[in-house]
Amino acid sequence: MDSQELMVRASWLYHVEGLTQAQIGERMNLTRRRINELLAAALEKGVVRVSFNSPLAENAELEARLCRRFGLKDAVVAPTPADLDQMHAVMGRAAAAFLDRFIQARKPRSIGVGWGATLHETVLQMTGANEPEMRIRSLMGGLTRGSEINTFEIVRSFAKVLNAKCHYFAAPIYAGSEEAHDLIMSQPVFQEFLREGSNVELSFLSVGDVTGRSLQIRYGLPPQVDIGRLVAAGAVGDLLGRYLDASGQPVDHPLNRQVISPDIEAYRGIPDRIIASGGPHKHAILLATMRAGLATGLVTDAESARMLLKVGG
Amino acid sequence: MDSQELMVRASWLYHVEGLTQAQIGERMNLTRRRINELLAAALEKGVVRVSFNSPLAENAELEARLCRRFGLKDAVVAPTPADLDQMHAVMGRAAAAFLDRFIQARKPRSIGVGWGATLHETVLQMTGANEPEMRIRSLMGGLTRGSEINTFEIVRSFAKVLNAKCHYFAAPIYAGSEEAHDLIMSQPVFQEFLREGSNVELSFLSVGDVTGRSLQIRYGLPPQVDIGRLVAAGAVGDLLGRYLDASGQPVDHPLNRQVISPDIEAYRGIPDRIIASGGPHKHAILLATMRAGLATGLVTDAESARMLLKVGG
DNA sequence: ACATCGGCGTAACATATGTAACATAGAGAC
DNA sequence: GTCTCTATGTTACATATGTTACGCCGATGT
Repeated sequence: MDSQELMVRASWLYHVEGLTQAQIGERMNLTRRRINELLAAALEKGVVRVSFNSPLAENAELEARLCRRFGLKDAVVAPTPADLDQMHAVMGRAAAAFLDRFIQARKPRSIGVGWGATLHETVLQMTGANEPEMRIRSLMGGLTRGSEINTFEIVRSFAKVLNAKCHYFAAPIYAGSEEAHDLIMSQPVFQEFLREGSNVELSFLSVGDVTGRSLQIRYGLPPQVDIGRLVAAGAVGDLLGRYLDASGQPVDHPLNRQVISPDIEAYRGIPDRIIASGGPHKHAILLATMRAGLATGLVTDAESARMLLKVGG
Repeated sequence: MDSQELMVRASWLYHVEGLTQAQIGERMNLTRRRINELLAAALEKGVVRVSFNSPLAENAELEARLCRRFGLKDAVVAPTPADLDQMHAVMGRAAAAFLDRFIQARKPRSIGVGWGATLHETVLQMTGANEPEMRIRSLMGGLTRGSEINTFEIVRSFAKVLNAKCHYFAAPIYAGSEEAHDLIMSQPVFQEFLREGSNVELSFLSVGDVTGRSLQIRYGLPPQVDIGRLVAAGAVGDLLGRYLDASGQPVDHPLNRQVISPDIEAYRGIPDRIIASGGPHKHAILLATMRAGLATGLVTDAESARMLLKVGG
């Protein structure tokens, strides 16, 4: 086709000279329609192409692919830090920027949060807002043993930075036994809380792994739990204290019958479910949650994103 | 600025994913306005850039620069052929495509043409049209001595390919003497013809050089003319049989007082004045015509274009 | 010679884009 | 504290863009 030359000329005038399609048509004695076609053809045939000159471009690509692959509404991929100790800070910054915009634009009436190092960093990095009518709810009970990062502290921090109402979940994460769990859960106050909890418009959690790096493992579990048996049952990590297998299903283990938090179906009822976690030890549980479609939004690091795209689906 | 990341993300969604700015704003929780700015900034800051993957791109650039530098309305730059013998064919093809579009779109009522190898090739390559009301006029007299390419043949070929009316210029190019010139020019028929000639809406000429390669030099000049004296007078080539110096002014030489064609001022009165010439031996005269602003449109080859841009202005 | 078909121009339209005018809120200066 | 100042959101509008429907014309095949 001779139009190669026309495509190049039209594209040059359009992209470099900044003329309008109508002006180009005038100058080249062609109709605007024709120019429009030529420009589209030039792009399609690769005569002109848009190239990205930023390392961030790859992250943007990963985000788009994550959205497509796992049906996400939102995805944020931050650069994987060379020093993995920075991971929480990186995740925090990325998640904070995302949440700031999300909250600013969508003004959810209520937000449910989990806990962990990532959430701690996130709330530190948030710009915040002034939303006195907004409710921040913990979606999990509190730690009974100490940690420098406590669930109560997290939810309070969120409420403070957003100047919003703060709703603690006045219960332990795990009941001492299955019977105690059923008893606690039957309390009207918890019934309502769990119903309300899963009524939030937005949830923001991280997932936990099953290694000693996990705060949940170190401080959240009842003292007598044998991690080995948890792993043997197929657990690859937890979401809201509930331990999941590689397919994202709760494993058959007493802990899952003692956990006091919205069950998976209730959780799925939350319209926007953001999960923010990064780093290699989170790979298995991230993959599980993605496969099970538990999140509508993901904040993670580039390496994890690549893993998800390579393995998952 | 932290917006680097936002720019990349927005640009990716726009250019690669093909989302609309409004959709991106929705997805990133930003206003459409902001996205618009981000995209513009990304382009400006070079975060994304449009690159051309065609050797023709450089020609398009040369065209744009020629237009700017010399105030042209139209410029066509064809690739310089490796074999310079192909130059006329290349020029012809480029000029033919240009003229086809020009005539098709603008329907000039009358076109004035010169002569030469380039015009010969041009008319051969034209698709043509069917414009019975269009008048093709020769802007120069005819050759008195033979050439395989004759002015009369050129104008007739144009008229034929356009199915238009054909108006020959029934005179020699040069009168035998200055007195004869004045006498001829005073004839009512020529007076009218010259007036009409410069009344054409479009002129299509090539320029001539002052070497033996020029058909004008070989066949057009009266026998006794000494090329050396022409050159000594400063001539670098001719336009419509009028020899010009490096600044585009007619040289002081008897030939210029014998030539029978519209004078420079009359020529300038033509709204669209296309000059088509390429190859190194045309450089000097091309530069002269460009400097003097004699053309509104130029068809040339890449090498010549580069020369004009490097030297001229 | 005639019918058919694809390419292109024309016109009209719905959408998308760029921009201006104004409002608002947060950051920094005094 | 109050101020301005800048950056951004809001709204509205003028342009530009992409797309559709339709008709002309020349090319092609029978």
